[in-house]
Parts: sequence; structure tokens; C-alpha cells
Amino acid sequence: MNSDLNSVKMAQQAPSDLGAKPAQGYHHGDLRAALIDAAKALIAERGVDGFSLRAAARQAGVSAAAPAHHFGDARGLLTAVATGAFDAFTAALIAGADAGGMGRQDRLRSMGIAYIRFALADPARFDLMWRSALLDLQAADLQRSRAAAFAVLADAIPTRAAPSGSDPGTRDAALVAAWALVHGFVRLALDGAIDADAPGLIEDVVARLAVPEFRSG
Amino acid sequence: MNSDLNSVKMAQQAPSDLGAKPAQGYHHGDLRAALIDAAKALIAERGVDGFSLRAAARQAGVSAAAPAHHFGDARGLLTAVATGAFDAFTAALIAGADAGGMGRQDRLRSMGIAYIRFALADPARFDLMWRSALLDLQAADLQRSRAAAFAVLADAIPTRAAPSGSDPGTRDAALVAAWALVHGFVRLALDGAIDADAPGLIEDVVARLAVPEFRSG
DNA sequence: TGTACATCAGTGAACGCGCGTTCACTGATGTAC
DNA sequence: TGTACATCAGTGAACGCGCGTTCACTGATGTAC
Repeated sequence: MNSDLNSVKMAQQAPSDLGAKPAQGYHHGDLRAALIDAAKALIAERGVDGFSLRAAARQAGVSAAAPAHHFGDARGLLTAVATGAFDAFTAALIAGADAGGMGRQDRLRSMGIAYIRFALADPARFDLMWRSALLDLQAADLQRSRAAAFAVLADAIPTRAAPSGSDPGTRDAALVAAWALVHGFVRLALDGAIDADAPGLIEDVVARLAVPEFRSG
Repeated sequence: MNSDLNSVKMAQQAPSDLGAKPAQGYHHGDLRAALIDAAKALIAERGVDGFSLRAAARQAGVSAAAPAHHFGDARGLLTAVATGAFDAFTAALIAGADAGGMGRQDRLRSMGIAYIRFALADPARFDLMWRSALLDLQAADLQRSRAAAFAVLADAIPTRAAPSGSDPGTRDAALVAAWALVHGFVRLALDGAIDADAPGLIEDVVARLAVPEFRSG
């Protein structure tokens, strides 16, 4: 009944590089992507807790049973959204570092800014990335995307002992401290404890990021 | 029917300094405190999202409608729990600072340890404190308790311009950075991104807390 | 000391809600021959 | 090129669930006189 309308809507929302998939009639065409988009929109609008499988299906113009074919259950859809979020996060961090130029210090700080901006741009998406209770942490895709993001962070701080690629969490206090500084800033801002818009605050905080052995000022 | 059993249970759970309230029969005696205890236990066991008003009432041995008399609605009960958590947090921070001795630097770092330990001791309770969407941020008690905790944090870092008691969030990057470092460490640990139990990690991270004008090493 | 009565703090039944998931089904697709 | 058929991707109705909240009620308490 409204599937044609819906197909049109999806064609507008879909990533442009997919080409012109018809996606008309009984079959949706790319329901998987459409449900992910719907979930992202839902979460952005109403927060992670405002998400439901049924609401996502509704928003995609599809019956409540349809998502099961693509994601199994609600957790599966959220996991797919989180996986995409980690991928985007990784890309943003890399772009941020590259925007910082060649110097280690500048790259680190520029990446810190990118971390913060990524979170502030879509707080609920960032929130979801860390709501482990809602995700399938065993999903291979999620593990891969998460690990990739963490590896980019780890690469920003030279470690004494461990080669890059090893678990960054427990290796090096310098890395953990840098990560915690930026992550904590973001969380305090998202949770309303501090005002991230205070002039110069982000820059002042990020200026405290330092690669080991080189102390500024 | 089971109200006697329940009264006995409550008497065991209740804070000991309340003295011996009978609390038998139709009326509970101190249902307000009992419901807060029940909610705390629920949250500790099943996480913030595992909480429900009905479950708290059930655990307190009381009908589902009873909580309304004391808290209005579910948000009211959660807000009361969060208020108590902020009070306990404030006390823990003060005790931590005092355990650090007289020097500003030592007090700051000792407070940082207390911050981390408080969060790790009851992760779900700490989580609730920052889940603003679930709380009534307009509640005067919560605002007071939150502000008191923030003030203790602000006092640990001397600020150039602002007197203590003013909003700490936007005043001073040194304060925000110290707060973010510790808060971020805790969140990363609670969300499973890093391992807080790695030997020496907490100490290494806290060692990076520094009061302005005094750089260590 | 006794009594009437207002107030307080519970009960338990009922409401409507949105949810995740299952189920038998059917329309559409695409592949083997 | 045409046809049979397996497979895929949807439908829509139904399930049981736990939830928050409302409602008229009643037992208990405590206060005024």
C-alpha cells in the first residue's frame, strides 16, 4: 500500500554510491540498509533508550516481523548500527590526525579534537557505541570495527613495550590517560556536567594531550 | 500476609542508626527507605535498565501502587536513589582527600583514587548518577547533592578567577581536564574498553593529576 | 481516659500500552534445464 | 525462450509479557476535645 512511497523515501536516504536500485513492489530492495538508517534516525531523535525494533520497522515502512530476516533480533540491529558507528569513528579519527599535519604532537591533538567533535555531532550514536549491555559483543563485525578504532587510538601514542595492534587498554598508562581525558570530557559534556561550548575549552583540554617524552611548555 | 516477614527483612537492611522502629502490621514503618534500598539492590544486580517500579515494590514486599505515595512516579524513586548516590559520592571524595594528607597535590591525587574506587565499587549506581534522562533534574534535593559533589571537585583545583562554589564546568580548563581524566578512566573501565585491574594503572593515571603551577617531574 | 474523626499509608484489581518474537502464509525472484 | 521450482523477503495476525499508573477501597494512626 505505502511501499511505493517508502521506496521513494529510501532512495533519497540511501547512500548515493549504491547506484539506482529500483526497489519497488513487494520486496523492499535494500531493507537491511533502510532499517539501519531508521534505527540511526530513531536513536538520534529519541536517544538509545527510545529505540525499539517495532519503531524502526514502522519508520522503514515495513511490518514488525520483517527485521528478523536481516538481523535476527533487536540486539542484532543495534549491533549493526554500533558497528557502523565505530567505522565512522575510525574514519573521523584518521581524518582528524591527518588534518593535524606531520608532527606527532599535532596529529595527536588534532585527533583529540576529532574524537570530541564526533561525539558531540551525534551524542546518542556515540552513547550506543559504549552501551555494551545492548550489543552483541560476540559479533565478529562489531569486534573488528571496535578493534580498528582502538588501534587507531593506540597508534597515536608511542608505546615502549608493545607493538601496535596489541590490546591498547592495559599496555600503557600514557595511552590510557590520553584516551580517558578526551573520553571523559565528552561524557561529562553529554551528561550535562560541563559545557563543551565554553570558548576555548576544547582547545585548552586537548592541549594537555602529550606524547610521552615530549613535554610541552 | 507476608508483611511480617518483610518487616523483619527491612529491619535487617535498614541503616542501624535509625533505632528500633517496630514497623509491623498493615503499615510498613519506613517504606520510603525500604523502596530506596530495594531500588539500589535491583540496580546493582541488573543494571540501571533492569530497574522497574514494580520490581522495586515487589522486592520491598509491597503492592505495585504503594511507591506512588512516597515518590509519585518511577522517576521520583530513581531520583531519590541518585540523590543518595551523590551524597555518598561527596562523602567518599572528601574522605579520599583527607586521607591524602595536607599537601594540595597529594590531596588531589588521593581524591582521584577515591573517585575511581567509588565508581568501580558499584558501577550501576555510578551509571545512574549520569543518566539524566531517567532523573528529575528539577528536583531540589538532587540539585543540591549534585552541586555539593561538584563543589568538592572544584575545590581540589585552585582556580584563577572564580571563587569556589561557582559553576565549575566552564571556569577552568585545569579543573575540567582533571575531572575528565578520572571520569573518562572510570567510564572506559565500566564500558569494558580498558582493564582497570591492570597492575599500577590507576596509580599511573592518577599521577597525571596536577594542580596548576606545580608540574611534577 | 475515652471517643470521634481526619488523615495517612497501604491494597488489589484493572486499564491500556508497546514491546519482541513466532507462525503460517504468500508474493517475487532467480536459476536449472 | 519458456517453464518448473526452490529460495528469498516480505505480510499480518496473534502470543504473552511486564510495565506505569489510576481507582475506589480500607486498615492504622494520631489528634482534638
